[in-house]
Amino acid sequence: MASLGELERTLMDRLWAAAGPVSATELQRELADRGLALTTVHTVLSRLEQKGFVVHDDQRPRRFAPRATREAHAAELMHEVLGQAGDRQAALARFVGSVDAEDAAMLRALLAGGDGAGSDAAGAR
Amino acid sequence: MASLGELERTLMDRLWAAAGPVSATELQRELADRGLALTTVHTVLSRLEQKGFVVHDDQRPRRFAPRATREAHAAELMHEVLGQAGDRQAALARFVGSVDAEDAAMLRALLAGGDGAGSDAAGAR
DNA sequence: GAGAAGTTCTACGAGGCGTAGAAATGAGTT
DNA sequence: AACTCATTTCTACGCCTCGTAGAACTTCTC
Repeated sequence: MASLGELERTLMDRLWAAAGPVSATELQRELADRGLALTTVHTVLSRLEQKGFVVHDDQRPRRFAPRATREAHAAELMHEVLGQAGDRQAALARFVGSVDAEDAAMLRALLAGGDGAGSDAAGAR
Repeated sequence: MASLGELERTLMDRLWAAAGPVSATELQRELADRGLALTTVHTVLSRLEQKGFVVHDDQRPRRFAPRATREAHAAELMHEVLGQAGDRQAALARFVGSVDAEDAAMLRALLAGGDGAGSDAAGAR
């Protein structure tokens, strides 16, 4: 999966934090501390779009939004990493072995819940 | 965490697949299909070392080995990803929601096992 | 100590990313 | 329609990483 640069990551964070679609101008304003040119924001947004992380509507001041939620994205990455692990069981063991008590409890609850086999249960998007 | 390039990844795979420490020459031989110069292998190995993925002993034909097992590395990455997820619970839910039945069973078994809170239970390296 | 094997140093070209100016496009106003 | 201003797209440049490897230096082995 394509990885993100530092500014790209920052923009994604803003988009994820936003309640809804955001315009380039708004993003520029939010990142005022970095003093970025508006065109810079646009360039990065279009790169994020090429990479499939972002989509925009067709309104006039274009509004951008993340294609997946931050959590869905994280879960995807986790699966991707697990997929490269070779021995899945061993990898899961290491993973589970080093989560804190709270996370472990969450996992137990989530797994106790139901089927577990279903593809993508948790409120898609 | 520093990410890996394509050749770097390939070398790591070889090192992980190997039974023990491996010399640069052996690696070069294993990757004969790519027709790499020995110095190329050395360069990449030293970069991997700088990044903390590989260590070497002090014997004469230096022998290289991965610092962590492939599975430990995967688990580390999974934690790292989870850490950037914002809402851990939601991310874990998405993750668990999309694992197949087999993985789910493994997870249940692993979580049933014991404490879960302990730091790093699974046979540390 | 000479030659071979191994290791480190240095470098170059391609591509990604932060950065942004210039050019093109669209919308509202007169 | 012509003009102006905001928005969007195109193009570019410098830096850094990564694949690649030659050159130089260090160790062994005879």
